[in-house]
Amino acid sequence: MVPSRTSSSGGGGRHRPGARVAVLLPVPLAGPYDYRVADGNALADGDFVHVPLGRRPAIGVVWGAGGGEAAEDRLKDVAGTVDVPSLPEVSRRFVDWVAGYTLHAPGAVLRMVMSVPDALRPERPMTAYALTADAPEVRMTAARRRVLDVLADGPPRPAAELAREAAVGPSVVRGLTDAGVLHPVTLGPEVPVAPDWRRPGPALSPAQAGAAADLRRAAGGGFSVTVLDGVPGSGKTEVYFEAVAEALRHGRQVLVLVPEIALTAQWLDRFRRRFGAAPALWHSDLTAARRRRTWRAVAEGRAAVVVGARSALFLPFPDLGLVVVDEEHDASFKQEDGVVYNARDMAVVRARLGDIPAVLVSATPSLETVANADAGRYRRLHLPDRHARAPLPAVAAIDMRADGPPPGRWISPALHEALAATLDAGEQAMLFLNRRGYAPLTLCRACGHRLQCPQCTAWLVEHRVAGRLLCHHCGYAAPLPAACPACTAETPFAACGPGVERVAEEVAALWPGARQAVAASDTLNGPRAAEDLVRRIEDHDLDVIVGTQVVAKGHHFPMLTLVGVVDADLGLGGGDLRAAERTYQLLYQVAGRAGRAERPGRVLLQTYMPEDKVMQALVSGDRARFLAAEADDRRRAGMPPFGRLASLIVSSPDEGAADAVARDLGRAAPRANGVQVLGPAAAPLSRLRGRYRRRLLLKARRDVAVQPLLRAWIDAVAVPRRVRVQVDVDPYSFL
DNA sequence: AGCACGCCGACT
DNA sequence: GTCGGCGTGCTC
Repeated sequence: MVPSRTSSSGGGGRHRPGARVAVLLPVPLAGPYDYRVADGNALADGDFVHVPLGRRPAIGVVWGAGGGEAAEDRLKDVAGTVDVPSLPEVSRRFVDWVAGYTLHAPGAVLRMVMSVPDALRPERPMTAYALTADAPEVRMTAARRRVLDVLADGPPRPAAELAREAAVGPSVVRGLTDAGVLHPVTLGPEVPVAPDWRRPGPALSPAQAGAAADLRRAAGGGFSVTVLDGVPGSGKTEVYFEAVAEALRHGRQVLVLVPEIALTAQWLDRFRRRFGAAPALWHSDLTAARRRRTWRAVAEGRAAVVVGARSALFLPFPDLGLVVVDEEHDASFKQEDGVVYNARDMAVVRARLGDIPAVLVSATPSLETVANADAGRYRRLHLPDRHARAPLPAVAAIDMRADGPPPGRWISPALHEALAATLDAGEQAMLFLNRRGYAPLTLCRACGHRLQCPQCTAWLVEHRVAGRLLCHHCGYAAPLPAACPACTAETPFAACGPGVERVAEEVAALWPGARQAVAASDTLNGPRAAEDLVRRIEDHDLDVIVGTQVVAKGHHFPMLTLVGVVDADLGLGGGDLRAAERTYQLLYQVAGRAGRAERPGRVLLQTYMPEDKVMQALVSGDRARFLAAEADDRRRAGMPPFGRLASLIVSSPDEGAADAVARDLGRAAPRANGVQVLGPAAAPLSRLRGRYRRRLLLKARRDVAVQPLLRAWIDAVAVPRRVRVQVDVDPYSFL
């Protein structure tokens, strides 16, 4: 049906016994290694194979015919093939492409594909527990009853899962099994219930229906990129579900990338309502067993729809037919450690290589995406109104210079008044402050010493609920010391500035009766806690939510009518390239939490710079003007998306060694037309996890291919073992 | 990324 | 005198 669709298995290259084959290993080597095909073991490109590497066994992927650089007598035999579907040709080209673009070793990229420990070993048969038909009479307890109820409306499941769902200990399941009420059964490989595209979709407004029809057309074709742009509540999700349905109708797989899996319970509900089944989930918190099963389900084509964080992009889809990137502007698509890549950009590349459509979804598209749409490279679909015709929240700025709170308080009189009115009306309010903990800085009252992380150039943040000081960069934790480490005075420390915990404290003092919760990544450990919080807000068990960016996106709460942004200027300091854009996107998303149903919402921004273009844009709702002004600034400065950037971070536990390499790199900097190198300079966090960091920045015109320059540049400098040079092509932030 | 080899400090 | 720290080099 699609002419350029690539074959899902093996591909062209076949290799007879005795031949040399190139095998890519999940190790950061410069390229594949050659091996000899053993007797009686014909191989094809993409096959997963066991090979010896040094004196240990390894698993790699046949990457083509051998290159022939290693001497014949050094070759070792391929030990055998692994019993999994071979890595599809598109996936292999994708690995090479990402490696070439990011300047990381192809093996390091392959490692992300194979990230699953033991995924490649045969699946162990799983034991599940089922109800016995003619069960003997046993003493019935409440716990036993719950287990039986859970099994009554569901398939047999593993003991641990059963116990969790019934909220009982594992011994209850064991007891019932011993009593003969339950019996073990062996499960075959899991066959996920397929999402059903035939189910009728929800009623769509004319604008939504138009966009959905357009996306359906795109989803049936080859490579294209569509930007789906609409305000929160305009029904973007329902619209792109139609593209998902179309891809499923063609029998193909779908990948939906989402920035944060933690708060997607509502998304999953909507998906289930539309398709009658849950999609496969992929994120870093999955258990090893779950990862393995999902990986195999994807590789074997049994998983039709995968929703996941950025790493899901590297799953071995044999027949991917559509990629959706939801909240495409989100910073968490940028992977900063290991292989540095932006999943949004790589998703577009994956779509191009597979000749399939990509859909980028956002209420606040990134400047990159807007520029691509303006240039005609991406198609744009715009959804105008909120589906339910609820008015957009009214946004107003509170000038903190004139109308700020008294010292030591963070809620201004105007916000105070609005909160009081909201609570009186029996509605909900959210206070947003993108800063975890109680206070960002703690200092000694006697000598002014500031409590700092021993490993990083960063202050320790007091978390009063947890009773600890934390470094937000390396995870260092320590109790608040009894005496000042500098002057040994035992005077209490002074907390400087607010975090969410401190704002919550102020709310509690002002409205002792208000039911409130703090929502931050450290107070919501795990998706279940997040789900629980969402439920409590929906059920109106809470009056005030004080939260960081974890509450900024994706949810709507009918009773939530007031959003107060405690410090709207927070992201704007520091002069980062994307500071304005990012702050605008974040505050816009937060504002979208207010008033979605019949109740109109209200948003108050506490700011010391109400005349700033970001505040002006939020208050006036004039996104187009903001984007145009921001684009103008970037174009004039030759910055992305109108120019290219790459950064080199040199780091070492030895400061002198880091400096020496940084200096050498500075001297070896490429000189070419339209290319400029800045630095070396201390990196933003000049020490992180005990490593000293220096940075160089390469800035180039858009028409310059930076990869060859970078490659030659790095190769020209000798780097000792303990010094690391990390390349970041298209750095997301650069200060 | 592993894993071994190799050269300098505190222990049985 | 050995055990073991991690700096350095190699893996087809």
